Amino acid sequence: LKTPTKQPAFPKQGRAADISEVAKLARVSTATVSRVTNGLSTVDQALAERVGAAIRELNYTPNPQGRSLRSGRSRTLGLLVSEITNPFFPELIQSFEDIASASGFEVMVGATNHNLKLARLFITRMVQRRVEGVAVMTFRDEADLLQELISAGIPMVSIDVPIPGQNTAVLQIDYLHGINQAVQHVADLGHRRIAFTSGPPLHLTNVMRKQAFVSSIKNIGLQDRNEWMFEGPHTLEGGMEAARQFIALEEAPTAIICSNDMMALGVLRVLAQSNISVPDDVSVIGFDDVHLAEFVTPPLTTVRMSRELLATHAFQALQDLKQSDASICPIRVETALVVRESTTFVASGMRDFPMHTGQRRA
Amino acid sequence: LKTPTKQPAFPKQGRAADISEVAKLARVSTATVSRVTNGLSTVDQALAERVGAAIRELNYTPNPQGRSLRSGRSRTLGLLVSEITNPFFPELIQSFEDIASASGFEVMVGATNHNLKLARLFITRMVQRRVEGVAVMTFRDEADLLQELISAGIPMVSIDVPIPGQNTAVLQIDYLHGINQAVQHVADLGHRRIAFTSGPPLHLTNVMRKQAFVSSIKNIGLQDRNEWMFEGPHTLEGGMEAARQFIALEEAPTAIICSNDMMALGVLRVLAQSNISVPDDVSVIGFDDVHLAEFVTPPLTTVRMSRELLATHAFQALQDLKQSDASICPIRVETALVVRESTTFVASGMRDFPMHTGQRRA
DNA sequence: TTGTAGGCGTTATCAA
DNA sequence: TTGATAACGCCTACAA
Repeated sequence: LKTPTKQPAFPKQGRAADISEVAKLARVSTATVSRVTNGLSTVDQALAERVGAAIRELNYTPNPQGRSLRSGRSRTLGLLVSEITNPFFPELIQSFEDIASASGFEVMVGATNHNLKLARLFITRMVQRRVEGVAVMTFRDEADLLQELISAGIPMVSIDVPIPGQNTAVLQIDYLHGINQAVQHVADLGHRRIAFTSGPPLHLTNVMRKQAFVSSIKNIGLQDRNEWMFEGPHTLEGGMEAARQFIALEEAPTAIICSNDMMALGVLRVLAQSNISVPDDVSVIGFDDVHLAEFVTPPLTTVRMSRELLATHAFQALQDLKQSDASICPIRVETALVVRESTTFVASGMRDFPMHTGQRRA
Repeated sequence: LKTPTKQPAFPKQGRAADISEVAKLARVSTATVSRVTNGLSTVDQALAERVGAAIRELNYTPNPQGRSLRSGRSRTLGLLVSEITNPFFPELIQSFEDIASASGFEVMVGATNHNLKLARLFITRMVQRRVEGVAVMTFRDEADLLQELISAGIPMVSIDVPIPGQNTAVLQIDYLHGINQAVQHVADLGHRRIAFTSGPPLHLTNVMRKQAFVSSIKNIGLQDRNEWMFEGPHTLEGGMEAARQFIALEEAPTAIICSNDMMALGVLRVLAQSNISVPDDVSVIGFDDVHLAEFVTPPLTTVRMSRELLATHAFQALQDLKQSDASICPIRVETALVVRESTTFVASGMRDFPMHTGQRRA
């Protein structure tokens, strides 16, 4: 049946079985094998079983390259994250993997490391791999880059910033709720000198977190003060820098709310090495609730932004987009305060006097 | 030239340019375009430039699926890790990515999560994707699973445990050196009651680390004591459990060496909440030196196992294996103590008396 | 319901 | 050195 091959290709040694070997063994056509592997119901029961047996015997799995090349469907989802060294993202990746895997999808992860070239590279790869959707979890505005995905007609979900286009959805995180809870919490504990550290304002998410803080502060009748606002990298180092600036102030804050947990850990570090007790002298609140937050000393009070929720919604949105071609409504994602041990009542006498050195209270 | 297609395939809308469009624009054959994209020198200078111009104009990048399908080379490397939520691995992944990327490779990461089914899934995917090598950084014995890779003739590097087969290399980590330094360090500080926490012995790496400890202890004339040896999960929780057991002892250890940093952080946590001061009452040492180790309180003295080194050697070994088909010599990877602030002199009077509660010393 | 055959995008062989 | 073309493994329109 087959015309003699022109070139022998690469040696058969150790290669996995292909569809035609399965077909031959099951005495059917390749088309029938394909129907079986794709779960099409239009195949006779008896034949299907013969094919199934052959598949098992040869330990056959369809080659995704061939499949994708021919069908245009890759059963792969793209996941773009900012970095992989901030524990928030591995936790998000793991959740997304779990969910996608359960539905038979492979996940292709790209960590942009805040590098546009890298982002472009990953996006190009995703388009080439014909991913069936991309979750853009970068908290960042790579609008122009995403154009490549848009024009390839690939569905996308993003965080905070809606992506213009037909096949897109956006997860809108309710920063205000969690941050407002955080501010209320320390206010209830008597704090009035409340500081906020945020990431670089070039990321919209950081602007939103900061705005949430400012409006929460106003909410309780306070004014945001410039010297109590810090902007810097969303890292341990950034948090350390913030804390150093704060404790050097004439009028130092008695509560510090950080826009992510890594910064909060940096703050804890500097306060500890400066002999300032948390929470007795200063209360500290983080944001994200990474797994680690519960295990530092003191266990960190923080605002939880659930990775599971994020991953679930992102995946679901991608599935929905595949059904209806139109864009779908923004999806709200709640945040909520988790109270642990890094916050307590403001130190007596701290309300009216500058704090220069921390003195321990029982 | 082209015969009319039978079926229209999927709509051209937004699809990336393919090789034939480039060929047409450059007025050459697809073969020539292919030669250019593959950097074959057997192409005329003038033609090559015309092709290059067309490539840029159409923003063409070869489709990896088609390429891989035809050539059997995927320009992809597999990276198998144990988990992604222990910060050690993201740091390793990032290093490997950087190195592989610089040489034009794509990296396919699989986190087995200590789950054989998952490991098998990732391995199958890697074989299907025709990865050109796999770095098995799981610290685990999945020997039987790897058979699939061996029989596919895919080069592999592993850690600690050599993989039988033709195309394999092994990175042998010198646990002894680092752990011996750690033991010496606390011994020099006067500690004699030295405990060790290790991961489950079902991973060979854990057995090796433990052996390194035992032999280091003997080295300074001490005996390992069962009650000062803990075995449990390599996690924060595992470390907490270890610390709880240790401090409940009649004769509690004055120094605790952990076989990874996460456990050490768990130990720090429990000691802190038990009001036992580190390092004044108990010295603690970790293993790995994750980035975070420097930023906890107190900054963790730990044994560094360099991710950069691991990644570099793993990648290099994979490249070497591609050249010479034979297996290559084991590659030694050094470990070394990094002294920070979680270790200090043994508390006076602690040498001979059981420690029940920690009392602070100035 | 099943089989035939063409083509997805690329590279390798062969002939020119 | 260049071009024509078969084939990688698979899916799918169409015919039977």
